[in-house]
Amino acid sequence: MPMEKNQIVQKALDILNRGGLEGVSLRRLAYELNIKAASIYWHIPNKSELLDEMANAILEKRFNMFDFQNDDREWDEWLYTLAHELRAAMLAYQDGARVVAGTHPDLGHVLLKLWDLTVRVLHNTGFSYGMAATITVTVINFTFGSVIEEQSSHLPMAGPKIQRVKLPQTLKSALEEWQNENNDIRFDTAVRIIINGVRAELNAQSSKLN
Amino acid sequence: MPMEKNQIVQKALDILNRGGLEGVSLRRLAYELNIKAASIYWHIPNKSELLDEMANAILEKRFNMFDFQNDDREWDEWLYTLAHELRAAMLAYQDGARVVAGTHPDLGHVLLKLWDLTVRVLHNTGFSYGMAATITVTVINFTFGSVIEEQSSHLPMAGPKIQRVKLPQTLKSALEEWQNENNDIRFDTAVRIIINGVRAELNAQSSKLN
DNA sequence: AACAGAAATCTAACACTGTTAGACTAACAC
DNA sequence: GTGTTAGTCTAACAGTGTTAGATTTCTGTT
Repeated sequence: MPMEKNQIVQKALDILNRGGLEGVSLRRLAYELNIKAASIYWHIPNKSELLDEMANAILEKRFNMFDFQNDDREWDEWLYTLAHELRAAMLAYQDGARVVAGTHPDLGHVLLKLWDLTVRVLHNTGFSYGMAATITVTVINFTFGSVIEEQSSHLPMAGPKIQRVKLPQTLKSALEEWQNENNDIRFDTAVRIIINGVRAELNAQSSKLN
Repeated sequence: MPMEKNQIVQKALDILNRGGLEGVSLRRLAYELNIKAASIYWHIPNKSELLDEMANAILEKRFNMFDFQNDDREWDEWLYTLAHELRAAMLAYQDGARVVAGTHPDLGHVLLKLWDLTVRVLHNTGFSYGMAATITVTVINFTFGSVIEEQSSHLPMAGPKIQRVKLPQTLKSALEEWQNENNDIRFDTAVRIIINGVRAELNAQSSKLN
């Protein structure tokens, strides 16, 4: 039974979840496939493309039920869904955000389909293509940044060791409240704020037309 | 004349700007300092801390004129300034965003001072500490994500090779408009949208009080 | 001036990494 | 059976961060 590219990618994702991005080396990947590292190069041109495939697989797992051609959500509902689903997809794997955010999307890549759908929805709402693209990237970039931080836990508020360190009073108070809310609520709040900003932009535009 | 930690960090930043993050290896750094790689470990415990120092230096270069204790800007003006200055600081170095975004901020780190000031300003405006922290991270994470993408240029809209590839019609139209505006304008637009979202949140809160 | 101790750098190695060239074997077509 | 292609192998290259331990250079004290 010859090796299939898909098996390699799946095993790589398996390792990713056990050892993080650092753990995904071609030698370890090959070892767990009962193969030597050089053999991987027959299936995949280089590690960068392996990571692209992994990123796509991570997204596909969450977005394969979406009908990108006929989604009939309102723009705000879709932006909300996009942000939350994107986050959920990346959270499903250790270092998932770093993998997805670092990808070079090509045609057929789920990230490009998400891009396309989002721009389409926003343009149908009344935004120019340029503004639609700007808003799309705003939401996606924010989501990338959030989940990368969430998963790497080197923010000042992450971890208990910060307790042992003297902090400015303001930060200390903020951290106390911060630590009471979980990441989901914080992310949700931030997404709603951004969507409200987009709504304000939409209102400003339509009032300009009248 | 013995080596000073500062010289090492400065030389590392120098290499960063010539060869990108990939170019900053301890052996190359040592070579350009007329030293052997192992000697660096006398001054700096490991590469991770070197990157932290680099991140701090990148921010300090831009933020050293700010008076973090007595900044009297309005909340919206400060958020606007924060986003733009943070972006400018990172853009000043090749891969600057990846360096700064990956940092583990400790006390004395400029990033922590920015965090502190921003939370303080927002709290004085009327937000709870928790909400102030959420908004702060929203703006900072968005800025990180934006500049990382801007500097790594592997977005679908970056580079001319995308022209040779068949794209969905919607994306194609968006890309044409997209490419006419430059990164500064797009970033500015996005920041304004986010700030408007925060303003809406502030209005919603104050109307709840009456 | 001589010596002790600390500060700074050295050599040499370890255990990794991605990647390539080229030999080898297994499977299939004619 | 022979030839071709698909798939895997060994062996090596050039690089990485990091450590142990020897060695040099500097500084302050007698």
